[in-house]
Amino acid sequence: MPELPEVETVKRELAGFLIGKTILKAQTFGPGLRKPFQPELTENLKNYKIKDISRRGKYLVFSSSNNRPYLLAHLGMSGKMLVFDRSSWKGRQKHDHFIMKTEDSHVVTLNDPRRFGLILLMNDPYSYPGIASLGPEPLEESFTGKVLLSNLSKTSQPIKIAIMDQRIVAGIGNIYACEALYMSGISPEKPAKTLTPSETDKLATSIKEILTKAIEAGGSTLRDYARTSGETGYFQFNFSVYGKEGEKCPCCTCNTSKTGGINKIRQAGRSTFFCPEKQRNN
DNA sequence: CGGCAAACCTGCGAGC
DNA sequence: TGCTCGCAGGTTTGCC
Repeated sequence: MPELPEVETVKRELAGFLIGKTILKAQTFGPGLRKPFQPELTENLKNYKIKDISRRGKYLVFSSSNNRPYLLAHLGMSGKMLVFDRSSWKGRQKHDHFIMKTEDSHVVTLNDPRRFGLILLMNDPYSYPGIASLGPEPLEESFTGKVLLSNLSKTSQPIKIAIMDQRIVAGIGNIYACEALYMSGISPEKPAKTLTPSETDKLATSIKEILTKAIEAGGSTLRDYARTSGETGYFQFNFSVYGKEGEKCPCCTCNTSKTGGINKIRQAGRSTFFCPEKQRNN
């Protein structure tokens, strides 16, 4: 599920509830997520005072102001973090693997049916391999077409696969890779190292624009993703190509009868949606 | 090292 | 109605 815009949305909402607050109690249920829960996790979160919550790629990093380790979290494919008032909380639900209760009577739950998520205490979270190897943050000013061009020059993989590689640029998953390439008019199958400077300029701009607009819409909900209130995101209504196989290209000038409209292909085991007429610069 | 497939899990919708 | 199959926002591992 969650790509950068969804994780950013969750981060902002959690920050509003949790920064400056103390966790009174944390509990885990079951064996863990993609890694087993650490035996010391719940003990270390007792009276953990949250100083800040930041995001790097699709990871959330919680820091403490009372000398505790950092708490690293990832939502995997199906993870949700929900915040309840204690008075309206209905107790642990199916697939709630982790629950925290705060001094001001909020309950924070991590619900993740597929258990691809991650909760990990670390003294140095930025040494976690998945974070240490991350490429640039696409919404920072330093992320430019030039940087993207340089990072793409090393790989002969198709551009769609390359921009989903977290080492090349952080935070982009299947949805926003498809949408950014559509917006740029670049074929998903074009080898990454063959993009021209003007194409990487366009692609970097498209990535920034699509991610920014998705954050403004609270992210995209297909099935599992939710905001901390349980409300869905809304950006799925703005998709141009994702999940739209056979539909007309939204640019309105492409000849659907010639190309079949939006096509769906398989790349590295993932579905790619694109308009072969608009995105045909192979 | 690069590239690719499979594995990790559960749920859901499609098709029979 | 009920079964099987394929597929789903991600990351990691292991094999050529």
